Amino acid sequence: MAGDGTVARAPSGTHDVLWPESTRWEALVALFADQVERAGYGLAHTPIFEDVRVFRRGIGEGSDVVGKEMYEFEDRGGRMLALRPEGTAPMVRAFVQRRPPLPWKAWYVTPAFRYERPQAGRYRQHHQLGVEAIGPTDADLDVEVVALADGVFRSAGLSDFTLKLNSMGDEVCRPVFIAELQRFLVGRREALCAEHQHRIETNPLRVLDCKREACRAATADAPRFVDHLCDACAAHFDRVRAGLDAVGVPFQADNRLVRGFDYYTRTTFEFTSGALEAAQNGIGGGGRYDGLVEMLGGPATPGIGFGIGIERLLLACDAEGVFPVDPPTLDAFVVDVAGGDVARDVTAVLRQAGLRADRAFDSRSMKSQLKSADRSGARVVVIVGPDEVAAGTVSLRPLRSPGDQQTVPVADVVGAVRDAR
RNA sequence: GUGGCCGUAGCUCAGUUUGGUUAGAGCGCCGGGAUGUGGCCCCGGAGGUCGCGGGUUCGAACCCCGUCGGUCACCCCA
Repeated sequence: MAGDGTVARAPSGTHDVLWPESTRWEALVALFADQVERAGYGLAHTPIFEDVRVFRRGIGEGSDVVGKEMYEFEDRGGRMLALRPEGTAPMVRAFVQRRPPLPWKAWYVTPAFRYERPQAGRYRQHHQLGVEAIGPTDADLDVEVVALADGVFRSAGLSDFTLKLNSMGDEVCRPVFIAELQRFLVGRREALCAEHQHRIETNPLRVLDCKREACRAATADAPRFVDHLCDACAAHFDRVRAGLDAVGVPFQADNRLVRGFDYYTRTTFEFTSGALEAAQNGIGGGGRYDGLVEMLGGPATPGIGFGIGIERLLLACDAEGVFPVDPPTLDAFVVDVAGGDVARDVTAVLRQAGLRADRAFDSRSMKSQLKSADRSGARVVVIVGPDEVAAGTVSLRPLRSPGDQQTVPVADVVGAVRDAR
């Protein structure tokens, strides 16, 4: 840090988003807002930190995120808080506390914090766009939510991505399935990779999600959740799949898909980009959480949502060469080599007229100021020199298109810049 | 938390294998060429404790040790 000879830098795993890259973020958020607001979702802001129990209860003590990745801290009042590691639990907490009318459909854009080792596409602070829909148990809501995520990706221009879909059952059939899966896994314990042998007891579902060949082979003939869903869950899952077919959202049923948060029930899904070589190819995911509202102290109320990783999504866009964004350009740049009074006044007048205008400072040379004008991307440069000042005029010179320089009375500068469009 | 690779100008890097006078390039930045006109071109300039600390040596950007940082991968996830 300053004083000890080193330059201050952002904490490991965090990153700055500066202009012009930030305009792409803005554009993505705007695209997302447009998509989901058209479907009746409204923006919600909730605190960036919560009582740590909000996350422990819903996400689960046994999950990696809660177990070893949360940024937890005690505030000066002795409260145990945590920076949000994901977006759903805080939104559901807000629902439980405020109890807005059902169905409650909300969207968010938020940073999320997880203490992990940073690597390509993985950060300690990343950002997510997401929606939550609380109230209906209707499978058609699942279809709507999944289709929204799919639509966001397509609107951004992505085409090389896959939607995987599974059902995690409910409180009726999940315990039954887990027990059966455990019996199967115990018999295969020796064949599993070391890291998953102990998970047979702590989190048997995750063993199915192991990417190692050994585990894959050992669990190839494991019981499948789809075969053990209760009648209600099976019917729900059938309608979700039929609905996705009907609305034209392609998906792959994947009975190994197990997501990292304990609160998921029934429909779970994940989008992966085929354009990202890195292991971090998940660009979005979500699912139903029919027990979460109750876990956080509210009345039993079902819900479903998804989160999309902004950084990952933009990486995928880069990989596919889509979603380019041109930063907004200035209408005019004012160059003043006659003392600066006119630059000060004309720039203000242009801005008040609703035009985008900037100027040079520090009374630098005309060449220098014109270079700044050129770099600014401005359409026209407004030139003010001693001659113009003496005559009460300014000179307008187009920078982006062929055209002659013209001189107009200073009082006409707004109209002249507009005409130069 | 574990492992591989890498730390030289604002950025991207060369130089490290065979230690040897004032550490280089491109881009960017500043100024000039046009005594009032950008982009292209030409000329010049500023800018570096070679991550930090210690060691070996007559001599270290270069070799050795440590440390910090970055990056990639495992795990897990967005």
